[in-house]
Amino acid sequence: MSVTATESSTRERTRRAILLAAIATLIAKPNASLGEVADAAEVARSTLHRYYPSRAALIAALNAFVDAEYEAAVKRSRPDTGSGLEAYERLCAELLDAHQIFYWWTQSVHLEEDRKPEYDPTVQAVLRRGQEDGTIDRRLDPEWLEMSIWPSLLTAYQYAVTSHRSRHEAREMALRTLIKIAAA
Amino acid sequence: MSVTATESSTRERTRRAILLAAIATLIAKPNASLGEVADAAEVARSTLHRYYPSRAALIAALNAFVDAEYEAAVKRSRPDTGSGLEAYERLCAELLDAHQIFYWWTQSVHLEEDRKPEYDPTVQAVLRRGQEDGTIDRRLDPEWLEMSIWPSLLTAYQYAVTSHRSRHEAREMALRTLIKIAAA
DNA sequence: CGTTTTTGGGACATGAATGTACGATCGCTC
DNA sequence: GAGCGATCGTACATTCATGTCCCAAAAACG
Repeated sequence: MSVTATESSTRERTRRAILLAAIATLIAKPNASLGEVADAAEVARSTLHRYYPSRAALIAALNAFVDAEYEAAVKRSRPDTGSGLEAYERLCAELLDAHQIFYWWTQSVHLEEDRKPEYDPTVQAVLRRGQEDGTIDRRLDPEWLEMSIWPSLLTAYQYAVTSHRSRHEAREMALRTLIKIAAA
Repeated sequence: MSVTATESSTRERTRRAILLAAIATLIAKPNASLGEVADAAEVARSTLHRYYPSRAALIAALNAFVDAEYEAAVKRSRPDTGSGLEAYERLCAELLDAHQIFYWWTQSVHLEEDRKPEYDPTVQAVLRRGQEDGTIDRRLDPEWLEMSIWPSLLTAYQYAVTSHRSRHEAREMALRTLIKIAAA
C-alpha cells in the first residue's frame, strides 16, 4: 500500500476495516457500489472517501494488499525445499487457507482490461523443477499449471458456500484435485 | 428465449447478431454498457433496445441462449454411452468446443446474486455411474467434479488469449487436465 | 476535563448508463 | 418506383454511482 507517513493507530484500524470489508463485499458482488462497501465496513461513505479518495484508489489498495498476502503465502510455502511437487503442494495449501482473499484476484482480472495475468517466477521455478525431477507432469505447460491454481481456489470457495459440505471437506477436495492435476 | 410469434428472417438475423455480440462483449467486460454491446453488434443502441427493452431482458435472453447451447452439448456427448469416464470425457470435449459461450455462465454467476449454481442431473448421473464402474475417482464428490469443469474452461479460454500457444494446444491441455481430475 | 482527532451524515454537483420517443433514412419486395 | 419494414441517429428524462464540502457529534488522548 506504501502509506507515506505513519498513521495513528485509530486510522490504521479503520483503514484495515475498510479494506477487509471491501474484499468481502467486492468478492461477492464485483460491481457493488462504494456505499455498499461502506455499509459493510460500518463506516459512513464520506469516511471511506477520506481514506480512499476514489474507487480506483480503493481497488489499487486492494490489489496491493492481495499481492502482499500472496507473496507472503509463497514465502511461507518454502518454495525451494523438497521435490517440485512437494513445494507445489505446500503452496496450494497456503493459498487455500487464504482463498477468500485470492478469490478477489480471480475476479478483478475481468474488471480491469489492462490487467494481464503475470506468471510468478518463483512458482514457475517450482513447477519446472518438478518437471525435471519427475514429480510433475511434463506434458502440461508450467504456465498452464499456474493458471489452473486460481480457478480451483474459486471453486473451493463456491463449493463451500453452495454445498452442504464443511469448509474442511472443500479444502481437502481442492487440494487433492490440485495435486492430481500437477502430478506426473 | 421463447419468442412468442415467429419473426421475419431479417429480424431474426438481427436478433441473433445482437445476442452473439452481447456474449462476446460481456464475456470480455461484464460491466460493458449497452452502447458497447450495440457497437459490437454494429447496430444502433435504439435498435438494441427495440429487441431487448431492458438490460435485464438482454441478460435473460443470454442466459436462455447459453442454457440451450449447454443442453445441446450435453445431448451431443451421448451421456448414456460407455463408461462413466468416457461419457465425462466426451462431455468435456463438447463443452470445450463452445467454451467461449459457457464462459459467460461462469461470469454471470457473480453478477446476479440470486443465481445459484445448479447441478445437472444428467451430468451427476454420468459421474456417479463412473464412480460405480470404477473409472471415476470415488474420493471426489460428483458435485465437486461438476463444479470443477467450468473453471477449467475459463482457464483454457484465458490461456489461449494470454499465452502464445495455439487454441489447439490450450484445448488439449484443458482436456487432459479435466480427465486427470476425474479419473480414478 | 479540555483539546485534538476522527467520524457521521447530509447537501450538492457531475457524469455515465439506462430507457423512451420520434422523425429521417435505408433497403428490400412487389 | 412505390410501399413498407427495419434501422439510424438524435434528443430527452431519469436514475444511480461517484466525488466534494462542510459542520456537528463522537471518540481518543493528554
